[in-house]
Amino acid sequence: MSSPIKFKIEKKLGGKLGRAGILSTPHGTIQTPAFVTVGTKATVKALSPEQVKDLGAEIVLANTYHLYLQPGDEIIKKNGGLGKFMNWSGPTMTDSGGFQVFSLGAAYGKELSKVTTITDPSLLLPERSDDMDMPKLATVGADGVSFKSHLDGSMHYFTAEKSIEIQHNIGADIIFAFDECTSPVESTRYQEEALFRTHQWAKRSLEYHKSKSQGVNQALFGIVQGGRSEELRKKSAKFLAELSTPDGGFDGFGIGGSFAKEDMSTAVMWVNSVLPEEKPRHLLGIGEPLDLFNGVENGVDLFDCVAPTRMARNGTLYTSDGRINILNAKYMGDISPIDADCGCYTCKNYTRSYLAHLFRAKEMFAGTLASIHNLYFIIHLVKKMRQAILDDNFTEFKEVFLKQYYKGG
RNA sequence: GCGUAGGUGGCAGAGCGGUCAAUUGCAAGAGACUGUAAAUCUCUCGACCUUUGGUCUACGGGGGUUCGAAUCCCUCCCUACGCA
Repeated sequence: MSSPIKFKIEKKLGGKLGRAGILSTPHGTIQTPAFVTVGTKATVKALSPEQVKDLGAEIVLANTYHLYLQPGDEIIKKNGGLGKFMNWSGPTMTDSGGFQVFSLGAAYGKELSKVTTITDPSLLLPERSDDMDMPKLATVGADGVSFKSHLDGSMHYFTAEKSIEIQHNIGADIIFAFDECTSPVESTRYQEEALFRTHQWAKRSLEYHKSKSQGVNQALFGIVQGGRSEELRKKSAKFLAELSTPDGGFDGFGIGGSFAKEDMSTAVMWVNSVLPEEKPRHLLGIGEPLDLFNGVENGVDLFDCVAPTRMARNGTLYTSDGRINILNAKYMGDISPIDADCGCYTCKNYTRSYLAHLFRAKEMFAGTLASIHNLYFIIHLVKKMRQAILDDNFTEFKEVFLKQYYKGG
């Protein structure tokens, strides 16, 4: 059975794992490397699909867990699938709910996030404390994960099959295997246990997916885990790469986990040196400029991240000279655009002063204009990386950009 | 003019003899945010001093009672409402 997607590598980055390619899906093509816009609940917050398209987005990612809870995957199926439901005609993908195992479980109520700065080795050594008394909304079991809905407290149980079934109903072009996203502060023993589970769930996700004829128009990506261990990361990549059914294996791969900053180079490189070159790789949940450069350089084709839109709604905007907080007093009378080098709708038509006013006045349009800018900035940054690979000047581009972006600190 | 209720930090508004430099909200200043529990969250917010700490000036003005007053008394000024 042939894959619903096709991936063609156009050019490789000399001496590195990076590459530029074209990914074809049932709803259009994506020029990679590419940044995937996050629209968790079947909407890119604060933006219309037209705005999302106009700012350069090629593909949107929604979330299985959120859409299952609200409005329910059957409703989306009844609407003709995710794309039709949200009026986005381009490619789509859904995350499996695996990240919610982390964000509503181990990370719930803690200072843990997707990229952590915890570097104290003592925090990495101890066995995982079985903190049953810590409140959380997700509990991992051998067979699946119990979720307590953050919306109404009701209990829900996700298994690999359940996640895939929901994702079939949602109907995105690319779907992900159910996985357990672990924190880098977990012990090696826990990482091994979690990886074993993730691999079992990957196998079951793939088998269930292939068993449903409905799934043929959807590509399934397996998700590599393994924490910060080179051994586990490579083992995971190998396992998933070799995993197959009579109808084939995974169509591509996600690289998951909660990372430390340096893992963007090391862990990603380990994984991508093992994964089959001819299949696309998606680095899940990563999207800060430095991380994007390191990901692309080490062979990542797709990224998704809430940072551009969340930061935007909170008043933090990307510029070539680094991030600015538009709420700072100094921008109230600043009549320059957010970024003089930016070609987005917001920068072409509005001043920092206006944005500062909208944010202070808590006007809804603030989130819209800021989201347009941040998404444009990040999406086009990755587009520029792609072009730089094609033009054989990636390394120079990276150096020049980062030097200016981080020169302040 | 009489009566009543009030005058507290940028604003609103608690406190009603010591634990008050003063609850809380807003505003303001700054920070965080990486497969979205997020248009959210955290910190600061009288002045000065190097600190867990200390010193000073503060609850309309002035005076008093008291060991001690934003809190009680007197007086003046001002505000709102009611009656003339």
